[in-house]
Amino acid sequence: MTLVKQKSEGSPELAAIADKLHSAAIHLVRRLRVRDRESGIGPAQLSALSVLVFGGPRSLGELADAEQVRPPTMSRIVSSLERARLVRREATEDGRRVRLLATAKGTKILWEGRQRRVESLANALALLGETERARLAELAELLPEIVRKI
Amino acid sequence: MTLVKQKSEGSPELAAIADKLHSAAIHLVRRLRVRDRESGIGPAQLSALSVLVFGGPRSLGELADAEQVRPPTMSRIVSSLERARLVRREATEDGRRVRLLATAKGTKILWEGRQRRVESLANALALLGETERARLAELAELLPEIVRKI
DNA sequence: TCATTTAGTTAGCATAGCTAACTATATTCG
DNA sequence: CGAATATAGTTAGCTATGCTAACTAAATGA
Repeated sequence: MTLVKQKSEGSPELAAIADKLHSAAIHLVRRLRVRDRESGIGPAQLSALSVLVFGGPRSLGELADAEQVRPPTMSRIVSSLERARLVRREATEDGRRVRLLATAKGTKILWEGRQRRVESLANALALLGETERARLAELAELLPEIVRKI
Repeated sequence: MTLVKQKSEGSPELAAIADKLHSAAIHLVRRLRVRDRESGIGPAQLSALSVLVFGGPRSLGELADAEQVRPPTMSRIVSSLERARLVRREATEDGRRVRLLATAKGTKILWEGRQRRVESLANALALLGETERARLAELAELLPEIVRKI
């Protein structure tokens, strides 16, 4: 009953923005997953690997934080990546911590996936006007900031 | 070798846009999943349910298409939703098809989740300037179109 | 030194993706 | 009309990814 009228707090269209963003994000991830599957490596592994490739080496806990998953989840993801020789574990001064690094093979695989993604997105972007494409570029910058703040 | 220099087709920054969008989408979904977990229903179920609530009744195959998953996957998702009394199956003239409808309970749960999401996003948006918030609203409109075109 | 804290792993469970193979209903065509 | 084909969903079985609880090992600190 009161559902549709929900204008109580903040902007009235906030809910619609949240819905659309959420839904679009889900579907974007699913679309690109189709191409990512060609890499033969799962989406969580690919995402974790990209943090190491573009963000540099870090510990398991830091990687888990970056990926917003719990340590046991990241532990298993890293094990899979290590088994596939895409990531290497290194000991650190602090005997509890490990340093995780992308291998050359891991970096290569990630770049190949990136190219497939660009290929897919390029078709979509080609259908947009120059203005919209520019706006999309701005928004691609904006979105990570928002995500960080949630 | 040719990886880094890849400027051959389209805009040079296309790859960066694709990366940021993809990464932001993944992380946005993960952030909001934390709140969605409070509903006690999985993300795939929630997403499928939202199609029925906001998009109206449809067949299992149509729902699978909308959600970009295979029929067996959707079959199981719907079974879970049905068991939880959030979705109802109805027979149609075509004996092979089923019509799927959100129940009142399903609709209620979805709106509650929507409110939690808004609550989370509202905090993030409150930290943004008016200009950025407006730009985000644009993105929320633009993104689904792009996703549809991929 | 010995208790506590911190980092990561192991075990076990649930959800969600997939393909292959099946059932049941509709449709098409000889 | 009746057999072959096509379409819609389900079932079975695999993998990947989330989680919590409980563990090991190393560092810290009182």
